[in-house]
Amino acid sequence: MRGDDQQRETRAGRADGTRRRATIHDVAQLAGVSRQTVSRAVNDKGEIDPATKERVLEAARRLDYRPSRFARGLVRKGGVTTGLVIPDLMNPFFPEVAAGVLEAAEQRGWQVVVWDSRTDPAREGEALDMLSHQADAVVGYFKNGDDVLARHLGGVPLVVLERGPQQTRFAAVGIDVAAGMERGVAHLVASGHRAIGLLDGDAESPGPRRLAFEDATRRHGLPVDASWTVLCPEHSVTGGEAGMARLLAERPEVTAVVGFNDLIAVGAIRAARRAGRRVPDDLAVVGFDGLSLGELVEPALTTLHIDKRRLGRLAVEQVARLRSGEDPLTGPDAWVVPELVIRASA
Amino acid sequence: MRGDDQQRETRAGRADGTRRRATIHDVAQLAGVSRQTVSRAVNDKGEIDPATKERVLEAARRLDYRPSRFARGLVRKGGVTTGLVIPDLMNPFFPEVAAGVLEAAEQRGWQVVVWDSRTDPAREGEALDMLSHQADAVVGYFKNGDDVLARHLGGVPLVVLERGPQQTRFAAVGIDVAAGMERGVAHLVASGHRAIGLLDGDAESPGPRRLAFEDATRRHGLPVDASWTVLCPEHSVTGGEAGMARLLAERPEVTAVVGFNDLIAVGAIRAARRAGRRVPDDLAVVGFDGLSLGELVEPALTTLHIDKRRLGRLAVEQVARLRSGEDPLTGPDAWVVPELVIRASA
DNA sequence: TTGTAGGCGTTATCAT
DNA sequence: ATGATAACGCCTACAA
Repeated sequence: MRGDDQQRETRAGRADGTRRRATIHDVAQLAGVSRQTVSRAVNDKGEIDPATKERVLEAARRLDYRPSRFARGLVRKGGVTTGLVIPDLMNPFFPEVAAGVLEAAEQRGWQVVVWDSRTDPAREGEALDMLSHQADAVVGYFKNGDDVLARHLGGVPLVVLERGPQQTRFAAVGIDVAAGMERGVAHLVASGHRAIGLLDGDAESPGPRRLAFEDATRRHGLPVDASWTVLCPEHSVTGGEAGMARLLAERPEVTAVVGFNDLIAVGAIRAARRAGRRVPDDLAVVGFDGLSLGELVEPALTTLHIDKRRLGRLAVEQVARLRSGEDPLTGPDAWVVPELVIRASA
Repeated sequence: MRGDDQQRETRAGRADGTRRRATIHDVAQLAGVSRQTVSRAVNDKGEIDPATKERVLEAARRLDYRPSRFARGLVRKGGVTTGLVIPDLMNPFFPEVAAGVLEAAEQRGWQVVVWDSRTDPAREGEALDMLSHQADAVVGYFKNGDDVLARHLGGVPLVVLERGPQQTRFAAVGIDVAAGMERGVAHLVASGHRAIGLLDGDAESPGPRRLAFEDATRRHGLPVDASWTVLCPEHSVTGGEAGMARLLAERPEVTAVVGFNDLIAVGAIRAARRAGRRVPDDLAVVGFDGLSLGELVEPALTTLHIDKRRLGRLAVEQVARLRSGEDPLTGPDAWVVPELVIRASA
């Protein structure tokens, strides 16, 4: 034992019981070789005597040695990590987007660290504070405005999901809500409906769905009136039930509704039936998502199907462009267009 | 410009177009201060002239400087990262477990990097290869045996989900399948059923569900026979439909089934109805999961509800114990016991 | 208020 | 086959 080794903490532990993680130095010492030799053994490079290699590995095992990913990343230009911020893992929509992100990230050899913001602006900020330090880029859904996001981002590239390119200064991947809504409303109108309601979910006064809905209904010559829209703050089946009940109370003459998402639409079906209306005969319901859950309920849900995996993959592609200095995709290339899937509910 | 600076690559870029990321050194140079001063400005410590600070931050902005998480982690004993390996993000069971993991991890200030193995043993291996380098611990679902896992793990602590403590040498968080199955079978028997089938999902010959099922049926004096079990390799609604069809063909006298999970059980309901049987009158169906989806189908699914979030939280707790040198929880403390939730399907 | 020196744990390069 | 030395980018002392 040499002098400077006594100054080091001993591997055995320290006062508080937590023991320092073994370093390459400790292993080298125990095996009686240089750090370089340990490195060679651990990363099994050639140029090392099988005997010493075994001795080193044994020492490493005894000390439970694992290379520090930080030190390694420092010298070996570590891999890419991207952050993913999801508002609600319980809504089947988001796991599917996440699957797309994971898939695309994996193909590039990137890692993805996930945060669930639970649709809480404050938690969004915390997530970004964390991720801006640990990730090379972030993609996700956010309620906060651009300025707030930028503040928490500290320069880390961001790709926002589900916001029109006009509505943000960040790179974005969006849904063509207008096109989707038009398809949905057109289908209802073609089925003879003239009294169509919207179960919206956007808190900020007229959100994209609402605007698109009113455009579409106007275009089809229907009366446009705020009372045809009710807000469902909770984007869930329960939220949809509550919303539908309110709409039924305010606009008993309604014969069709489109939901902010499939969960809300399913809630609408349930509330309508509970109120004694048959679906689709007395009330037609159209969802907006294309969850596979929609095929399971009764009647099966007609919906504007969104390719959620593609959404996720596109987001990763945007990140890649950002990183390589290319311009991010914009316009139709960065949108996903909902497809009308007609089932029994409308 | 001094000599050794000319040797450095210039910040502007290099031959291949990719430009080197700016370091603290570059910023210091551009701002005409020492690296230490840059550090102070960036981490806004006090002890710095507001004017210089602004100058430094401006330089940092111009160079798009962001501190290297590796260098920083090296010196500041970086945060904990745990890996999470999920077999199938499309099965609503797993996002909920993931939510529990994320929740618990966040409370400890840990990050979670997620991999989707798609139930593919080969991909499991790749995920572990990656994670063993980048994560401080791993939790997840695995098909591979302990030995294979250990090989890919390189000493990184592992917590396996949904495996009995006896079946693995790793720390585990399990489901008390025996208790759950007993409750399910008891309920069916109490309802008068004597011809009960199992739609299993475990490929390895008699998996836990199967064993527990046969124990329970035997205990209740029913005939135990392999022909009452059919395998559903695909843990999905489709898989359940196929399995139920086969069981109906082989054992037409069946009056009740319990599914490997809720998705399979829902498939069973659909297949049974398609075959002209009423549920629950002609065929009672019990699921095993407690997905919220089960409340939405018709008839609503009776199921053995598992607290999935708790599963995830427990897994993180196990990781914490592993890291602190404590013994991991074992026995009932590391299990989640399914609760029978009776709805219309049985 | 600012700068200098040293070390964090690892790998690459060049000797030996 | 092995070892010495110098990075990697940042931060915490300590000195000026």
